[in-house]
Amino acid sequence: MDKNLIIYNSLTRKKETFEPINPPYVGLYVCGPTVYGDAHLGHARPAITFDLLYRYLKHLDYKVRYVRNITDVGHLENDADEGEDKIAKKARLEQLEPMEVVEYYTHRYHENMDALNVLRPSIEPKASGHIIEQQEMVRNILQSGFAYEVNGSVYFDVEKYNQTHDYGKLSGRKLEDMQANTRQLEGQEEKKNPYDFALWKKASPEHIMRWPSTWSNGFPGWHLECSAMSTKYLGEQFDIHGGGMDLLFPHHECEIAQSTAANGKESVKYWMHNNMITINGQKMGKSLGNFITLDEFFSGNHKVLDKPYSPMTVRFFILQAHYRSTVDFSNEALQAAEKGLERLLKAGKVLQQLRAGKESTINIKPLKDNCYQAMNDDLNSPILIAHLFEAVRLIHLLKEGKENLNTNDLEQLKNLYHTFVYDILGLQEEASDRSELTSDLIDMILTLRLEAKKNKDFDTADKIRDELTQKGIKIKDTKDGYEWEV
RNA sequence: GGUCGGUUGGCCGAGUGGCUAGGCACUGGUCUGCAAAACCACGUACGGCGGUUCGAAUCCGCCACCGACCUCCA
Repeated sequence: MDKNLIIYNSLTRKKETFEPINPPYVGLYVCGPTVYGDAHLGHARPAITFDLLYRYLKHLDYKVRYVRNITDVGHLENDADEGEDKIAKKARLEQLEPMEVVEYYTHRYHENMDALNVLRPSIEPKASGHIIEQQEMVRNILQSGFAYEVNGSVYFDVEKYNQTHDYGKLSGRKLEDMQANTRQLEGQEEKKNPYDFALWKKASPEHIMRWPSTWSNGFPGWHLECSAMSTKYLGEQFDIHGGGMDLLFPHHECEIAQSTAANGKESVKYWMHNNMITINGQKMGKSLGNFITLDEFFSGNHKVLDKPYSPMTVRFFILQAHYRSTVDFSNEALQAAEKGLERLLKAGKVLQQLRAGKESTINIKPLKDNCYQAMNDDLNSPILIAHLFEAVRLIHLLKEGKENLNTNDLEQLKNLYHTFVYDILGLQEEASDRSELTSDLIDMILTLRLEAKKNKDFDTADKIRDELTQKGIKIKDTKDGYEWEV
């Protein structure tokens, strides 16, 4: 096993050798969803990207604590005084309790992620369950002098922080530029500067989600939850923080500032950001309204979808692009992924049935090295997949007896294939929904058809085939039998 | 406007200063009662214009176009 993992660090904008702060332990924090709507294709990207990372780190024998939060409070609509929590707003519209909305969409999110074979994180903390910790952090930042209180709200003093630290180091921004470019929004009179951000916000009378504090009845600012929860579960310094590129500024920039201000040191060693999924060249996003939910993909129930796409197809589609590239959705691309995936999984089945020969005519080692090399190079899943397709070609040659492997090498190939396809890429066969009785009946019918064929009664044979095909059952004639699938 | 990134063959999508990823589609072939499926074979593409170099799609400059972030966002 080649453990020389290199990852691209957004903070330094370079590929760096991954060295955990405290090996063999690895702390991984990823920004999870805000649960006020169904997950769409865009949400699958970070989930799958960091699932790949999580799986690979575990494969490399690291002891990983993976924390992915659920944001259920604190997203101000527009940072204005009247700013209303997104969760609360949705709740009002549907006449539900805020926590009811949270629970509902959290469950739906879990169902989608399970379908995509995304492993559950070690800890999945909710912001609403960590108000105390967030208040503690606000207190720490106030104490260190990098925040100020106005009318029951507490804001982070960006200018003061920037005098001794570098606000903008992650996003590559300079404070002077931001001064000129920050949008003028309403209700910002309280802040010293427009780019200051809320740590604690006093709740307006109609605001439902609120908690008592020394400053006011209110709620924490959005950026605070990740800082507070990552510190609580991974410590003041931890290894990897991930999330979507769109969170880089301001969210992650603010996290750095908060953690540094509160703890006096940099919290994150490696920042990793996945790129966006686009549709017609544009980012698929909640606010643009051009998103397709995962359920819609799975059911095919959306006007731009030609057909349903299975969770594994979606997963494979995402893995076929490198996580730092944008990936453009299209029916054509999805269908190409669907077929490619099918070939990969079928070859896996063929591999299980291969028998070893006396001597190996091919060397497995380069293939193995290539697979590790691809993953070690900043999780290059598309390259890994390319190598796995080389393995597919090999498997077919072995099946046809054009090449041979001895017992040991064949075992190695099986292990390799299983490890990378199923364990690391997290691909799996789709569950079939047919009952045993149905299977038996189809087998019976096809046995009759086989007899008809033997008697050269092709009319009957074709009739059976046509009718079964109409029912969605694919029949493949083999040398002296048949195969079928729904 | 500021900051950052992208432009690769019919589609998707890697990558690198010289050794033409990969998938899908197309086409041809093998197999088959026929068909389907499988399998095999198959394309020298890198936005435009200059420059550096023995050699650039890969480095540099300019231009064009597209996008992300700057406001909630995965």
